[in-house]
Amino acid sequence: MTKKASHEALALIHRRAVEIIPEADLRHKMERSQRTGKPLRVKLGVDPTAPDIHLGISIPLQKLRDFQDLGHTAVMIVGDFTARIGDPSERNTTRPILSLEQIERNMKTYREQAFKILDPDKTEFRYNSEWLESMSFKEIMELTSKYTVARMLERDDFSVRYREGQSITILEFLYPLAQAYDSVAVQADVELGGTDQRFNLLVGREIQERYGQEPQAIVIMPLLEGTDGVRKMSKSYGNYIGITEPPNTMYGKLMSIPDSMMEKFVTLLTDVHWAKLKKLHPKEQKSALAGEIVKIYHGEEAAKAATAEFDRVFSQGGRPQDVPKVSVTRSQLKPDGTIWIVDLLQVTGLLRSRSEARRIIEQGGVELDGQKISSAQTDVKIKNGALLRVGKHRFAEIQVHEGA
RNA sequence: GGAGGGGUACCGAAGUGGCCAACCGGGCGUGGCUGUAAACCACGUGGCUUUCGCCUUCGGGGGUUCGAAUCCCUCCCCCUCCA
Repeated sequence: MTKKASHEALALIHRRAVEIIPEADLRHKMERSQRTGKPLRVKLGVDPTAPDIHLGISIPLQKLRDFQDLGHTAVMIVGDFTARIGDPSERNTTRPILSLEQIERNMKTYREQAFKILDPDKTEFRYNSEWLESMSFKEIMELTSKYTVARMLERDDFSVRYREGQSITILEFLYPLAQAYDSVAVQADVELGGTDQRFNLLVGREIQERYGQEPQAIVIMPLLEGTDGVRKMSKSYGNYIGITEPPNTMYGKLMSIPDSMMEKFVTLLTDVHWAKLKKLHPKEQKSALAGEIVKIYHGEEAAKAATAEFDRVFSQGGRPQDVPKVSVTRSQLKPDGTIWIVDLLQVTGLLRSRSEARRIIEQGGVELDGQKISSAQTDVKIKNGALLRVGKHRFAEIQVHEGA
């Protein structure tokens, strides 16, 4: 590779990265790989509890893809061993401890989704139980001897909790060490992670050195907030946009992000230049973003369709195209062909309880064929194909079936 | 081993014998305004009941009482300090 080419390669890695630690190490590794033809092993940890890949996770995955495009190997570390122990950091979360079967199932989905971004031929999936499970206590003690309490307490959340007299278990100290040991086990050259992983990634470097390996370089990627614009995107917060969600859903969710998040979404998730979009009306900016992202995951056609659908349904109050169908059997109707609206919302499964149905009706949130239902004491006449709407987003088409 | 502090609805957090289905804040939902943005306003946020009203809820179980989230017993769990 020429000097210019290697400079470009480095620039590609730099793109969207928050920080590279240390820059010189990465450059050196990349140059050497180029000379020797030996690909770098680029590690990324995977949480096997969350099988759905969302736009937040797509950012480091995309970075892995950059590495792959330069000829390197992505090494995905599935934390199956740690997942079967539980999460120490968030003590309020009673995260279920996963069984092997569940992990396997999750990972199957995960792989399928990940390969929408990654190149399967340059991707290794490794389970950390492979090396952690069989460690003897002796080996664990050796590992723990390679890091000090003082260094551990440098981690921000540890230092805060320590200072405030809150408890920190020894187990929690073991987690960064286990993760670091993963780097040793797979001989990582580079590790990727979000800004919240900074400390753990650094421990990896140090532990590798203690085991006589060349320390990994670290590429830190930004964390993306969810549709609420406040908390980081995560399935458990319900603020995520999954990369395999249907185009219309994806588009709709993107349209509802706060304006203040626009620049971040555009620059982190698309190749569109923010400077160009910036001049447009905020609504136009957002639909450009939404269209662009749908295009990435579902293609041009789907993006156009989603845009048209959105405008038709929400800007012009039209009827959506693909409405889930719910069925009502003739026997659930009264002899005169009507049904109590509260019952209807129940049998169609649109609302969980009758109390909730009553509430939302009283609040004016229910429409049948464009007619607002104003009272919970209403019987409605149903015709086949009638459109039931709850709130702004929930639609269902009613199909009347004969039958007992 | 000893001392003390806690466990309340999705989260945080009041309540310490009746006025508590439980203050307040956040989140979420519905409506309004809009660009399905933000901000703001209103209402709602256990279940059943087609208006009355009824039933279950305050870590688990038992008890005292006309009546308990609130008092007593017991069990479980969490946290802090001393050793």
